[in-house]
Order: sequence, then structure tokens, then C-alpha cells
Amino acid sequence: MNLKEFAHRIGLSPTTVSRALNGYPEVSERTRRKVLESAERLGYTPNSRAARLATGRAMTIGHILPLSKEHEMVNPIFSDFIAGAGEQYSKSGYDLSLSVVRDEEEAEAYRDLATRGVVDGVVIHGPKVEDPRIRLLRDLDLPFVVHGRSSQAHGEYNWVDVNNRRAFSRATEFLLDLGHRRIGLINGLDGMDFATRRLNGYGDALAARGIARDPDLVFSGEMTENYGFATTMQMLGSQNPPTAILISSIIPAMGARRALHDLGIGLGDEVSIVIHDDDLSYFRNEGDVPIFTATRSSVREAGRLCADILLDSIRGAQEERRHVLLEADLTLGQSTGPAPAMRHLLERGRAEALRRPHTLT
Amino acid sequence: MNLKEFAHRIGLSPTTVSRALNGYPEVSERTRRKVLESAERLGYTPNSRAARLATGRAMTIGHILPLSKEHEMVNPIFSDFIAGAGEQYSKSGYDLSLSVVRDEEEAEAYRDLATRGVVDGVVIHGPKVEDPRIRLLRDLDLPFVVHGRSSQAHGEYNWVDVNNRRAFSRATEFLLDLGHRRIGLINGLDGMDFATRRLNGYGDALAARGIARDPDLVFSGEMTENYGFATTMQMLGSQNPPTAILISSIIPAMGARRALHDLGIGLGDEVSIVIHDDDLSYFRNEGDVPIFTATRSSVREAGRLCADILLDSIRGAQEERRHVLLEADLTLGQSTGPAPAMRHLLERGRAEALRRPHTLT
DNA sequence: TTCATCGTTCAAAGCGATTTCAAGTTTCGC
DNA sequence: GCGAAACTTGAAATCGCTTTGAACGATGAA
Repeated sequence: MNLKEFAHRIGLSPTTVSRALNGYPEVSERTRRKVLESAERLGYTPNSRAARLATGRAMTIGHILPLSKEHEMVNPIFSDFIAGAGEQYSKSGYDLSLSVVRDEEEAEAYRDLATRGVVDGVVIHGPKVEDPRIRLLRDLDLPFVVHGRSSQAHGEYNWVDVNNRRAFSRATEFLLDLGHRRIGLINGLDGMDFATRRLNGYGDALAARGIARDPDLVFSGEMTENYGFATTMQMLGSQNPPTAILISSIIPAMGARRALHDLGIGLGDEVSIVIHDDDLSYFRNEGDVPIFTATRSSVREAGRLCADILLDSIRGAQEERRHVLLEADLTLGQSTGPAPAMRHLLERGRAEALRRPHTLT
Repeated sequence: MNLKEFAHRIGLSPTTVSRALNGYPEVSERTRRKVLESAERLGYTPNSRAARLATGRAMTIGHILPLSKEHEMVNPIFSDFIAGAGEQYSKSGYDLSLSVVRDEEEAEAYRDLATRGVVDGVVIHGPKVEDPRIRLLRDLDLPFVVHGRSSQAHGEYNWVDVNNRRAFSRATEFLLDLGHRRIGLINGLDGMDFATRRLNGYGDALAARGIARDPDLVFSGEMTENYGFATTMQMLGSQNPPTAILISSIIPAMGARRALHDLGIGLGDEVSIVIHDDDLSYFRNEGDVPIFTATRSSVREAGRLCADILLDSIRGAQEERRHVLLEADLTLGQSTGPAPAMRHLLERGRAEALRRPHTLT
């Protein structure tokens, strides 16, 4: 049933019905109630295709999921992020459009979404240090929000990010406090903004204690389980292995744990691990004492925040760009302990060494 | 720029331009080339909102992601499935609409998609043994395809499923052949069709060897890492622990492995594990010898197949319903070995026992 | 009583494409 | 060279809604 017929059936004009349904103030309360009740009873729902053409609004937010040929993997945090964002879209009557494209076609995909008029705004995932998409979307005049940041991008834009630098410097400091001096870093792909910030946080903390960064202990790659396994194997098989490892996600951490087990090395006593935990719904690092010591920040919550900001900015509720910097809390788990050297000291009863670990050599 | 203006600029009527762009045969090749080239040059792209109203087609496929309050988790296979399906949609010029809703609102969400006219078809995820959505979509007259099956549903419908029963009976037989007699099953949520079929396959294989199913060895739940850990702990801590475990997904299998390690039990020698592997992109069970012995079937490929079938059925290319039953191959990994009892025999040199294991008691 | 005002309602003109139906132009056989 | 058939093109209707501008009746002030 279309508007015309519905309006006719209840003895009103399409104009009035439309206004009643869309909450315009010109219709009397009596009429509005009648319209709403009749719509319910007769099962009338406005056709969105027509409404979108008439209003010029798509009532849809776009997300683009690029798949690269080389490492064709879907980021495991994607689904949780989408769940968070999608929840908010639903509440506001927006739809979510997801485009899966080959990554060399990504720019074209944004352009396409914009010119075809199928979305009112988009979310940028996985920004690089220097990300051309920000410039592109500005040029297209399409509202957007970035999940993460792009350090080299100039100008203002909406973003929601974790304080990656702080999280990783804190985690590193924590390990240093435990006496660790050789600390590995299994990071995300080179060029990703978050990976760069995490590397910097790690580097800062080391530098603050006068420790040189050993390139043999730093890895970047796509965060699969196998990647965590392979890099951990490599580090622990080397001449001068680390006593602790920072890992950018719980997925490669599973691989790292597997490597430790295969090598018969104890997690938390012989080698410590601190991860960054996105709080994935199917992979919770929880329990009385969580498995991993972790810097945690819910990616689902980040999705919600991105959605809220983008919707606000589309509705024009606010002009200036918004930024949210989420602090990751450092939760203590079972995967960390004093460095072997430190343990040695402890065993000799010099417990205060742990309390002022930076006084150690 | 809209059609009218574009047509005017290149000295043609909107009619002709529309036809040229949409590949209708009535326009001469010369004109079509001119239109296509001008569109490229002037940057004209038809507005999809208008096209959708005019054609009555949404050129969009809907997916609904329900989140339950109790176990609010996003199925980890979701993103890989979507990646596969989305790939095909893009190729055919379709968009993908994703609705995130609370699970008690799921039926309403389908109804809404249908009456608002925003999708031309939908994919049903995670069907239950008796799934009301099939009836609902039939009533709504909305084309659909089910990823999985619904055993109790009557009538024909499109589906793409893994031969879960066969996969699990084969896996069980394989373990039986290795001499295992107490075999645990860590399954998906009760009521899910795939979980029921897997349970049946497991039960069939046991029955064929005259082994009674022990309810203490069968678990159903949402497939998180922690679930795998907890159930494994429980089984192995019991009076009469299993020597082998079947696990419905690689995620809980990670938890199971953690449990084994915590208990100091060797994986593959003391306790064997066979998993069902959806071949998730960020969690590949690969290598010269894969970590886990597994029944494998790519969920991404299933996504592609679902998309193809649904698109065909929307385009009316075919009337009858289509079914695809994917066979999962059983790949040998490092997580299985002869049962301890069997190992005993082997050590005594009775190697042929392994070759004809069903002759054993 | 009259007129201005306010609150409601409606007719009709969009939104920007597609598609029907009619008309104009070629092509081709005889 | 003519008429029919085959190609091409275009004018206008249509999709189902929103929204502008006008009209209507009721209300209240003068």
C-alpha cells in the first residue's frame, strides 16, 4: 500500500499523513494519533526509496571494507566495531551500507558512494599515517569520522582514537619496572597510524630509561595468529632473546603463546607478555585474573562513539570537528612477572629492588 | 549534475542517455560511446536514489546481525562470510545493507526491510533447528537464502550448508580409529541447526561402534575462547576424562589448548583434538602440518555461494530453489595421535593394530 | 459583524531517474 | 524511386514520497 491509497482510506490527504508520520507540528494531536493508529492497523510503512529521493537524504552511513590481494584478511576487530556503530544507527533510524572492495578500488568506492547519493556519511577504518582518504572525502564534501587518526593529515576532522602512544609507553614502563630490559614488540602493519604511535610509545619508554631500541625485536605485519607465532619463534630462537614482548592484539598473542608452549618456555615467569586488548566479544581476556596483562579499550565502544559523532555532524547539530581520545586501562593478568634477572635478586631477598627498579643497572 | 542537465549538455534527451548508460539495445553504438565517454569526462553518475524509485528495485541485499542481551557476542565467522558475499554483490552492482538489532527485534527488522523496500533479498544467518524466519520471509515474499539449514522448516528454500553431520561423524570415526573411546564434544549453542547436525554425526559414529554417548562429555554454548577453556577444564578434571575432544570452532579450540597447557597435558599425545575449521582469515590453521587436525570448510566461500544464489534468484534467472552442500575435508594436523591405550599396544610392537583399529575391543 | 490571525488541511510541484508510446530517420527489397 | 521494416531518438508519464504555497474554518479582537 502506498501513501496515496493509505491517505485515501483514512480520509485524509497525503500531505497530512506524511506530516503526521514525520512528526511535523502542523497537524493536530487528534489527527496524528488517528494516522499513527491507522498505519499500525492497516500495516502501512512509507517506502524508503521514495522518501530518500524526495528528501535528498539517504539515511544511510557507509563503511568500506577493503580486501587486499596479498594479505586478504578481514580485520577481526571489524565486526565488533560494526556492531557498536550499527547499534547507534538503528536507534537513529539510519541504515548501514557496507561495501566490500579490492583495496586498489577503495578511493573509487568512496567517490561512487558519494556521487550515487547512497550514503550521508562514511566511517574511515584503519587510517594510515598519511591517509589520502581524508583529503578525498573533504573534496567530495561527504561527512566522515575516522576510527583512529592520520598523523600527517592536515586540517581538522572527526576522529575517535585510543591513546596508543600512552598505552604502549605505559605497558613498556610496566615491563621495565619489572626488570625487563630486552622487550620485543609485535606490532601492526607498517604505515598504519596506530602501529606508528604504538611504536613511538614503546620507543619513548625505552629511551626514557636510556635503553636503545633493537630493530631485531620489532616486527610489523598483519595481525594473524600465525604472525604472532612466527615472530615469537624468531625472537626466542635468536642469540639474544627478549624476556618480554608487547603484542598489538590478542590474536597474534595466541600465536605467541603457542610458540612459548612449543618451546617449553613459561609464560609469565620466563617470558612476559603484555597485549593490547580490543575487548573482542568472542575473545575476552577476562576471569579473576585475566590471561594476559593488557592495555584494554573496547572497540565496540569506539564504534558507538564514531556513530554518534558522525550522526551529529550529519544532522548539523554542530559545526566544529570532534575528537575523542580513549585512554586504555592497564589490567594486570597472568602473563607478566619479574624479569629473570630481577627474579634472581628477589630470590636473594632484595625485594625492594622491584619497588625502585630503575635504580638497577 | 543530474540526468536532465547532463543530457542537455551533450545534446541528447534524458531517455537516450539513460538507455545508453543502462545498456539497452535501442541506442546506436556511436551514441552509446559518446554518452559513456561524456559521462566519464563530465563526471556524471546516475543518482541511485532516483533509479531505485523508478525501477522499484533496491539493488541491495540485507543482512541482519542480531545481538542478544545475555551473550552479546558477534559471531566471529560473520566478517569472513560478509567479505565473501560482499565481494559478489559488488561485482553485480548490488549494495549490502547491514542491520544491527537486538535479537527480540529481529523479526520486526525483516518485516521493516521488506515493507520499506530497501532490500531486494536477505541472507539468513545462524538458522535454528526450527527457525521462524523462513516462514516469515516466505510470507513477506522477500527472496532469501539461508546460510545453513533449518531441519524442521517445511517447504523448499535456498540454502548453502556444510555437511556437518558427515564432517563430525568422519572426525569421530577418525578418533575411534586411533583407539579413542572417550571422546568429548564442545559444540555450538543448543538449538542451532549446525550444532544439532554435528551432535548427530558424532552420535552416529559412536553408535556404529557400539559406544554409548556420555552426556558429561557433550557441551553446547556460545563459541568463545573462554567457553573452550572452561569446558575442557571441566572434562579433564572429571573422574573419567576423555582422551580426545571434538571442537566446533577454532576459537574455543584455543581455549581448550590453553586448558591442556595449564594442566600440563600434552596435545596430540595425551589428549587429541579435532576441530571444525571455518578457515577464518585471521586465524588460519595452516603450515606444513597444521596445528589442529580439522574438518575444514571456508566460510568465505560459503558467503560467495550464498550471494550468487540469492542474486540469481532475485534476477529471476531460475525458479526452483537451490541447495549447496559443501563437504568438509579432513586435514591431518599435529593435534591428534593414538589413544593412550593404543599407544601402549603400539609400544609393544603390535603396529598393525593401528591399521585395523576397529578390530580392537 | 467584520477582519485579521491562527491552526489545520490539501492540491500540486518537485526529487531524478526509468520506461512507455509515438515519431522521426535509415535501410533495403522490388 | 517508393513503401515497409528496422533503427534511433524523444516527449511525457511514472515511481511514492516530501514540501511549498494556498485555502479553509475557527477564533478572537475591534
